[in-house]
Amino acid sequence: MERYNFKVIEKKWQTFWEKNQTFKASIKKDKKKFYCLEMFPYPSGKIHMGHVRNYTIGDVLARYKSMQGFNVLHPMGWDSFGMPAENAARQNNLDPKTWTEENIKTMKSQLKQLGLSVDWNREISTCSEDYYKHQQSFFLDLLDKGLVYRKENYVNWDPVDETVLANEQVIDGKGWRSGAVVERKKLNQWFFSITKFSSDLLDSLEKLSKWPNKVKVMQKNWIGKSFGCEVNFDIKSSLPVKTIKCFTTRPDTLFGFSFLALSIDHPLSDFFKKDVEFIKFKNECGKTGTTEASIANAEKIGFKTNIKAINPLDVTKEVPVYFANFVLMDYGFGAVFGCPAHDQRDLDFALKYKLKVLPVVCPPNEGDNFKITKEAYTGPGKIFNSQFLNGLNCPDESILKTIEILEQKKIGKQKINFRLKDWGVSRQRYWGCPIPIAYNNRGEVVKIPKKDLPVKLPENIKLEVKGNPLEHQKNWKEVIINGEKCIRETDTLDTFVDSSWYFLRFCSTENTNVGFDLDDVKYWMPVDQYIGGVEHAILHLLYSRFFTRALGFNEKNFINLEPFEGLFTQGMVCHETYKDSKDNWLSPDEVESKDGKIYYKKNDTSESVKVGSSESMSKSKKNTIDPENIINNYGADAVRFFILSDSPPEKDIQWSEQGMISSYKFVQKFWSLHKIIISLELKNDINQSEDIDIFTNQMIDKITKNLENFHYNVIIANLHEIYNFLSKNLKKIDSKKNLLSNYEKILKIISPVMPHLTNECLNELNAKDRNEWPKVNKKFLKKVNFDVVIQVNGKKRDLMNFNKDINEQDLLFEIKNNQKLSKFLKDKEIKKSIYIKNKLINLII
RNA sequence: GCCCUCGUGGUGAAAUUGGUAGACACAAAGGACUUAAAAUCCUUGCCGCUUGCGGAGUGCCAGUUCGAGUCUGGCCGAGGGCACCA
Repeated sequence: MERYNFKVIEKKWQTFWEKNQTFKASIKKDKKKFYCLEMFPYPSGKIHMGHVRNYTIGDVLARYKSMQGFNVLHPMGWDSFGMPAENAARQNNLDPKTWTEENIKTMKSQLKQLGLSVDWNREISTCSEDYYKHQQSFFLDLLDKGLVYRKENYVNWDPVDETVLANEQVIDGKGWRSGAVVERKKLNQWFFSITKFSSDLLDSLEKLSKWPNKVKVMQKNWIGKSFGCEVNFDIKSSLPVKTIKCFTTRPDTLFGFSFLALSIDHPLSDFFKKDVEFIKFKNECGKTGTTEASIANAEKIGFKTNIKAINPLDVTKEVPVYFANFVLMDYGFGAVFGCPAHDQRDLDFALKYKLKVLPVVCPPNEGDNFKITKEAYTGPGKIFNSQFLNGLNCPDESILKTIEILEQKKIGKQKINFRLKDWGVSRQRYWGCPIPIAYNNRGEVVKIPKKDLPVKLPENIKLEVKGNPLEHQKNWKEVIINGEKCIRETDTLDTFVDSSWYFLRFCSTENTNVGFDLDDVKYWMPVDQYIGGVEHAILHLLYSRFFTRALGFNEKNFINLEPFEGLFTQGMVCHETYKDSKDNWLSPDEVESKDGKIYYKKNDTSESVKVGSSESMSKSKKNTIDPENIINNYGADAVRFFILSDSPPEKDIQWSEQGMISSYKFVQKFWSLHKIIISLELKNDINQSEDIDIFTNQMIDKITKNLENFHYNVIIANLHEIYNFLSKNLKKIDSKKNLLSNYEKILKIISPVMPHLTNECLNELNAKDRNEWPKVNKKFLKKVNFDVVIQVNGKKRDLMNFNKDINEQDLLFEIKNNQKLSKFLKDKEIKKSIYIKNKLINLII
């Protein structure tokens, strides 16, 4: 039997698709569009299994939708700005552009080997001028709309490398490369006003019915809406300041007020700039690590001032004002009123500094002598110890009532606060989109005129300088705008900006004049199905949602502001981890399995290997499998088949060599079966049995439903069932004509998963309309006979086959004659029977 | 600490609105073919008597129901997100 030569056949079809421009997308107004998008890759060098999984899932969907008659847009591009290029270039002494372009070349050819139905005419790369010139133009538009501004903000500063570090580059408070203790430094930076859209970004989540709930919850928490009020506290001090403003969600606990705490960056701190003790305290605060754990476990410390704050609801009461390390400047007003009895954090602080703890909410089962010791009470109850607030139900009634009183007295105002902060987009890096701004000698911001865009990144730069390489480009920095000498902004844009609108660019790649054409975008947008990793659940997706809103802000004629109609987040690809006796990681290539044990291959077999848990593939743990090797050994169809099998696409999948081999065998088995089917000689041309029609139509029905619901692992099981059915029942089939017409439909429903194999088979069948999804013939879904489950007292006792319209009386008659059931029913009266038509009957005795 | 999700064989997992639990595969054991191996095919899968049949069984404990993997309440365990957010 001829073996299936995937190398030849896969290449053949990939060439065919390319020549025929099979996947080229263009606007067809009479057809329903379907925009299928997977998150575009960062060109890091080679594709990894995560890419294979992501793009296979998307490709199956794109091919299926196309067969269903949708006009499909399925593009691909490169998220090609970013730090890894700068680091790699520095290491290998070449420039980021060359490094990036080489990687793109490699990865593109690898992706093509997977047989993706991508329209490569629309390929984009965010590091190309053709792309980022539009981004610079958008930046200026947003600046004109008042959605971009500049302010001072803290950054992680590495004093040795003289560079700004991203949070993930700070490890235990030290720079990842230099090991120097990271400092907080204030820099002027550009910000996008994402908080202007806080409410809308939050409320619109409800409309995203095709998004995973998990992602919506994460975004909701990230935006972090809280309802409360702002309160003005009068203060007594020698300073020229009369009041301090606080935000609180619990104004009803104001009578438990025992201190007021300020952030060390609060404007009032200016008056303490020369206070030695305060400087000491501030340094102490700076020492707290930046890791999440260290922040959470950090001790609460304060610096007591001689300022007193007056309780606005009882002006006879004064409390001390502190600076405290746990108060954040960028939330609320950088000042909190402390009520230790009903807030754990405030209680910790109060206990340390021996401040008064007065409970004002009495829990349901407690009396007036209720006391707080070590745990704050945050539950419901009745207000007490609070003069005119006493007796109010907490929290519903008491909070609203207190806000009302504060508003009447003009000392407070209802307020909704968001946790979301404005998006800082300045990066002190070379390999990013230049910000189209310069500064004149008066320090004023000057916009680069649009006609002068793009502001190109200078080439042939020296990377091995300290700090941002652009700072050292004298020729590039100096620019004359409107006859005035200016210095360019040397910061570049966060790469999340690049990915916040690339889905719009894909709609109009042929138009070089504008970032996107409104007509194109109106046809293709929104993305019907977006597919990618859950690690982008918050930032990338939120920024993209913001960016479409920002672009549409104050525009009369724009698209729907939600860019992604449907979202699917796929799981990771995992593999077992291995270590040798010295705890060095070993790659799967370096080990082999013998008699159920795993050994280090290169050594004699006496050295066994420590097998660790299965974890997401990563270079650091060496548990990666190179997709290119796998494609070369088994072919793209087998890889696609395997990566979809076993686990549902939203869950993590275990890579298994065994599973991969079995997928490869499936391709081979199927090819052999195909050869048998097409060479089968059947005399009858009249159909005797409808078994194959019934089976085929059931499968079309099942696979269609499974495709619609992303149950791709079940589809693989369905494909196994198809093979099993055909190979077992071939002998029983009498009509070749009928066999082939069913077989053709079967090949079509397999084709999204294994496009090369099925196209070759369909070709040998001379099938017409290869790109048409078969319709279910409902006639064959209607069963005439049913297996009815016979239960006695809810327990299954037998299966009996009946005609579909049998009535309950006849059914009971048959049951009584059933020998097998007689032992359960003998001498017993059937008190009741529940009959679910064509399914089940439950007899109660 | 708060929020979310999930617990089904040795493993990955299936299972319309509550209606045959374990589809489909991986691994294992036994068998067939073979001089042998590989490949292929078949059988088995928890407990009891052992053709067959009966019992238990979807993390644990209750509840609703003729009937619960599925619904409700409580508990235990795992994973993920946020993290001094006032």
